[in-house]
Amino acid sequence: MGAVKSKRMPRAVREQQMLDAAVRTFGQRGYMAASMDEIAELAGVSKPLVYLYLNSKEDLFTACIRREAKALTEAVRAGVRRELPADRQLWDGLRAFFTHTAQHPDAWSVLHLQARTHGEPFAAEVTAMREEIVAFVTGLIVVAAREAHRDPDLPEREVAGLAEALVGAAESLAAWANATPGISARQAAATLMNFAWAGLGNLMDGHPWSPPEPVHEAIG
Amino acid sequence: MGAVKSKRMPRAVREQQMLDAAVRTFGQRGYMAASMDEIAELAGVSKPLVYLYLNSKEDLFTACIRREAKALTEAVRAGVRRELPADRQLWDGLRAFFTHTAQHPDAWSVLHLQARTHGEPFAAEVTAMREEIVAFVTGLIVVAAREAHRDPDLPEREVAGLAEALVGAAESLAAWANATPGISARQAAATLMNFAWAGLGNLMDGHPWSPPEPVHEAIG
Amino acid sequence: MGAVKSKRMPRAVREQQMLDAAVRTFGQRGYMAASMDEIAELAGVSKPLVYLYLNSKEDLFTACIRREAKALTEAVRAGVRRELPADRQLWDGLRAFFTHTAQHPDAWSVLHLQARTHGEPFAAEVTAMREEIVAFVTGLIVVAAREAHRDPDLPEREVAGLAEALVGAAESLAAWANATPGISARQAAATLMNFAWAGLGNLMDGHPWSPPEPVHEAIG
Amino acid sequence: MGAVKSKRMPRAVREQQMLDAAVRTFGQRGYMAASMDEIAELAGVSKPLVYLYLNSKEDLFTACIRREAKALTEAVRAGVRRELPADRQLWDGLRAFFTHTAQHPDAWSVLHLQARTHGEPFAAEVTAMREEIVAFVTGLIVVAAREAHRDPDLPEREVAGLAEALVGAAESLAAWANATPGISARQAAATLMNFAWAGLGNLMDGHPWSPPEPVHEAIG
DNA sequence: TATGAATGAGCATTCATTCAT
DNA sequence: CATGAATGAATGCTCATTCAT
Repeated sequence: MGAVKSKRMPRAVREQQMLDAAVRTFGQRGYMAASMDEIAELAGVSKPLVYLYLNSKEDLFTACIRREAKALTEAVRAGVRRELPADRQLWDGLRAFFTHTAQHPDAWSVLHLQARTHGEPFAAEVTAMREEIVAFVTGLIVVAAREAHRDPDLPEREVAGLAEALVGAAESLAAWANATPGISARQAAATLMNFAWAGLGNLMDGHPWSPPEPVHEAIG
Repeated sequence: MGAVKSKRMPRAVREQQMLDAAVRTFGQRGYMAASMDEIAELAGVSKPLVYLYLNSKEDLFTACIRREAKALTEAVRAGVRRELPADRQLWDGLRAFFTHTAQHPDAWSVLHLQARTHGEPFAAEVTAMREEIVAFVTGLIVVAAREAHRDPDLPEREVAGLAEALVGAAESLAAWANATPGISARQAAATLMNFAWAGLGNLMDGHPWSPPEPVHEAIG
Repeated sequence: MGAVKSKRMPRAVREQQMLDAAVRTFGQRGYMAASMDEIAELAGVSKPLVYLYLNSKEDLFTACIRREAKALTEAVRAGVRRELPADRQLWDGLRAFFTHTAQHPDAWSVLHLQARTHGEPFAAEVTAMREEIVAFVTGLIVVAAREAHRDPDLPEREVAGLAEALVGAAESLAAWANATPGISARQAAATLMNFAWAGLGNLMDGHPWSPPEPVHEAIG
Repeated sequence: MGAVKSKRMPRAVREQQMLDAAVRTFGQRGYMAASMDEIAELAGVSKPLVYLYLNSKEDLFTACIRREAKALTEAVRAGVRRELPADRQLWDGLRAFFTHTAQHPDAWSVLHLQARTHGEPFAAEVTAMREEIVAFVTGLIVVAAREAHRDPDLPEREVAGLAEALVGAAESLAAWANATPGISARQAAATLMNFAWAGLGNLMDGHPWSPPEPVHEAIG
């Protein structure tokens, strides 16, 4: 099982095999339940070699997160052309995102679930990636407002919240699409575009939803 | 430390103390890193008593998830009056949701992170709760369409996707609000209402965003 | 082998059994080569119990050193009556020392060899004991000088060196006596008394050995 | 780090570099804590080369002991001229001994601590060296008795014990001098000469210390 | 002569879980 | 109702040692 067992490969190749095995194991078992024994076996090497190349379970996990975060952001970047209109950029980015997460579910589990669930060294690693994406989306929102000749002075915090909500919805939909048979990356992206972009357009038309008077309310 | 140590209490009370300690420990340490020793000590009882009442670590974790899922759904239910208009129901429900997650961060960590991160017995437990909420939101969307006298024949899968996205965005915003100082439950709810409801309204006005022609595209 | 295996003993008793096994194992195998497995088996308990009571290998080793250092100093103290003349005190102390080290060779190995060989936390523990003994001997030398009505103003550093040499010789002889069949504690003590006390007496008679002129010498 | 890395040197030179590194590492870390990795790195060679030249960790350690034992005995031998009087020979030998141990503390640690602490193959190696020195000292004692025209029929075992005590004191003082700032080899040697030689002189003058009657004593 | 690649075996430590009282 | 005493089974990690080149 796993990689075909062949001896004496150059270090770089072996390292990638180990990371493959680790991503798969961490993604399916979870960080803590994954044992170095299992990872080594799946990689087709002995445990000491894993330690020789990757130092510790924590370092191995961090290396997984870094590799997969880079792969995901690069997939999204490669799917977007910055010269197109903002809505098209978002559409292309979302499609690339859902496609990548669908094709690498273990990697997505590592990034979305495992890394967030196990304390600071790891969560921070993913937060960096996420902030990059949120910044990208924030930029698109601002550009869209400008393209629509609308008031570009959207309160900064509000835009941040919107971008956060959009990214959160995307992340959630990725898990949903992975778990629901028959949902393609294209459909997931379309759903989110409908949900979000139309909402934003409406908002910018000057018809935001407004909360009722909070006067007599107990909570919130 | 933890609960005041007092002997001979009725079983029901002791069980709640144990669950309190377990939710706190699971929420802060994570499911696997939490040790039964620590939970027992925090609950102020001996370890065998925890086993006597709650059987195993898995059962204890499941009991935590059930209790907190119930508490959350009841908090949301209590915040909503079904006779009000759909948008008001959503607004009230979101406020109740963000308020509860802000007040019980360990419980939210258990439901949102830990339970999802650790395999099937637990993820299913949370999925049940989530489906209840998604169903509620789906109902609101359908009602809203009817109230707006729009075509009530929105494709079912599309509505499901929208509800999924809304709930995902809410979950994500709950974590964001907990982590970002100065974001109140009210603000989080308003952000999401702006984002979502406005978008939905626009969608139902017959101006959905539509994807470009997929003909020549490689992915998706 | 080792203690008779009997279940459910009070903690204090079990702890002593563990220390017995540990002293024996550390004394014979050495600190690093001794495995916690072997110690636990020799003590007739499972490994987790050893950790429950004694925390770690380092703590266990420290506990051994402390117990045996205390036992040795108390054996020496119990053998000496402070109202007797200095030479008699030294004689009694040496006999008690050699008797104890002969009867507890593993303990002596732990104190004399193992503890000194493995870094600061442990060496310091033994140094404390040793300093107590050196101080005792130093006191005897000073008293002896006074009793002999000799000049009591022996340079302090010189006395310290003499005491150090005496104690070092004793330690070395203890190993020699343990390894040489037919050497009793009594004989070891007599040898050292002859060697040391007589030398000291001569020294105090004003006939110290004096080094040749160092003028043309290359080393030292 | 360590030796400058240069390829293709004659075997004898490389072996000495390895032994240098090994003595330093064994002396500072201890036999078991020293890793072959560290030794190889300090020697500036790859691990397989160490094995090629020195077979195993045990053999390497033995080689260290042999080399350093030889160096020490040769240093002492070179410091002594056999045609001088016995006391002068002892004085010169001690000075050479303390000088050498002070200049090679790692080697002394290997011989005095590490070799003795780790079982039979190694302790025996050091015992051989020690016996040579004890024999030398024994000879000096006998000669001294003859020179003093005293009874040359000292019981053999007694002389052996005296020599043993002298050597043990010297070993102990070497560690003490190394650890106590400001104690020169010369001072250490003088202290021991005062302590020992004077005592022996007194003994041979017919005034040995004699033990009290053992009649009513419990131990020894 | 010299080394990068690789491993079998073992070790300290921890944890969920269960008796006996 | 409640617990002190005890353990089987892993797990992360390291090390001496060897092969193939």
